Amino acid sequence: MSSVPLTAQEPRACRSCNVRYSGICSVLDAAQLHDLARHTRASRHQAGSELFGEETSITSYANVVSGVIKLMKVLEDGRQQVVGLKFANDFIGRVHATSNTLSAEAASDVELCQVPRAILEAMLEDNRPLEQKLMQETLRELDEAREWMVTLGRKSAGERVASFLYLIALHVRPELALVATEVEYDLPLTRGDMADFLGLSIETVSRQLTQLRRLEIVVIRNKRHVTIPDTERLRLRAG
Amino acid sequence: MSSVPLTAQEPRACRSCNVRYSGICSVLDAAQLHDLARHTRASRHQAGSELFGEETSITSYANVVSGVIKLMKVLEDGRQQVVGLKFANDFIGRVHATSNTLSAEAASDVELCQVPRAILEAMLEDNRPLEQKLMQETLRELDEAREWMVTLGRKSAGERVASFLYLIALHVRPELALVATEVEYDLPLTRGDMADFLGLSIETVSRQLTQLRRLEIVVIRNKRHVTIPDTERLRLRAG
DNA sequence: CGAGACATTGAATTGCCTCAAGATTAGTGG
DNA sequence: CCACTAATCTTGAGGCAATTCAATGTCTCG
Repeated sequence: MSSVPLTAQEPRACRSCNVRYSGICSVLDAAQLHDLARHTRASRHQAGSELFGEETSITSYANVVSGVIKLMKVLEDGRQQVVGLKFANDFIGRVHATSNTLSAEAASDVELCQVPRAILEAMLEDNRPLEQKLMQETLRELDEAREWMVTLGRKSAGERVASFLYLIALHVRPELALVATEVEYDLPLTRGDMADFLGLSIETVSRQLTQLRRLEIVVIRNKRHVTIPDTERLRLRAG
Repeated sequence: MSSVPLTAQEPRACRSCNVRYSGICSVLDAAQLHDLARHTRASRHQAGSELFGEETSITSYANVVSGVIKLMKVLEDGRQQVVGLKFANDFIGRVHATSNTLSAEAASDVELCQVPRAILEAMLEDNRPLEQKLMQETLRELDEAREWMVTLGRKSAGERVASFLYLIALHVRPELALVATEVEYDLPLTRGDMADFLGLSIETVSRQLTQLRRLEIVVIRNKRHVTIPDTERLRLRAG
């Protein structure tokens, strides 16, 4: 088993999922990947299905191969808040935790690459780079959560919707943070999900979208397809 | 240098800070603590002073010895949001990050136990328990952040203020999560800071506090001193 | 083509904010 | 020790943004 030269930047093929990505597996060498692939399992979930519930025990970790996952918290009276979104290549799971503190639901059709809990934790034992990679990912999640706290606590409805559109645009074109361009994508969330993420009502989300359309900051076709002619204008709108 | 028997639960004395605590140092043995103590430095900061700014470089990590620290994010137009609070024994800093993504400000007078960046990172290299402890702490922070996202996104002003009072009560009496009792403490934040944490205006915070007082869920003396006769009633009010 | 889910729009209401005025507290110097 | 000041907090009145309730419109899939 010869190991290949490794740079964290370069996406690599995960044998078990048959996709190239730059997630957790980017810190594994060929031998480790091969080893891991013997235990991974691909799974598919259709939009709306629950992946795991709040307070349930954790049986496996997963990498998102495709699709978008909502991490949600629900209050007793039914009010709910999306506290995070997981996209392709994102890692799902809480290392060394025994139970979940939130639920996960497929926002779109989703493909996962699942690893049994014990396997990944065993790998972590003698793999510092992997452990550090997970730490970095966790810190990034923390950053995102705090960034979103500002949005929820201090931004107006219009700014929140613009922030969301910009967030998705950044995922479609990461280099956007540096250069403003035109971006085009399909919204991964329904109006209802957007509302739960933004802390707004469905109606307010809808109204703010039409407002952004009137200002020609976005063009929306078929409810879902979005074109942003000038991402810089959108960013300014996001507060 | 003989090492002492170690349990993670038992608080231990940190030589450099002269306090007993259960933070990061709880995973270090006597020899390691002694070694660390040669590099730590106690520092004091008065209420309102900035500990570090957004986008500044990180030169040292710290443990909070006493007092409360606000982690803040500020928008260009001046709106600000407190995205986290740090209490005694909490760890401050982003391991392996080069710059801060938020600013930290002393909410009350604060004592820190500071460790130079390089020292802690060197310790991490050959100390798995310490690294894992930091991972756990980070996951706890993430949980707290997400919990607060629900508060910011979905709770009413009254519920938010109640949530805050309950949060502080839990810090004063951690066992409260299990048994409801009477709790009494001094608010660590001004009305303005509370407003920034809760995503409300100062006036709304004030009004909601008087509302809670009218309902006899809290008794407030001298603006700052709070007594909660029945924490269970408060918890229900928090949504 | 029709049914059901999803989305938009309008009208009325409510909750929080803003602006403005007092009240309380803490700190200062006579 | 007390008056005086500045800072912090409380309270009220009015306005506005977002919600709720209700109806209509649009897309998707059998």
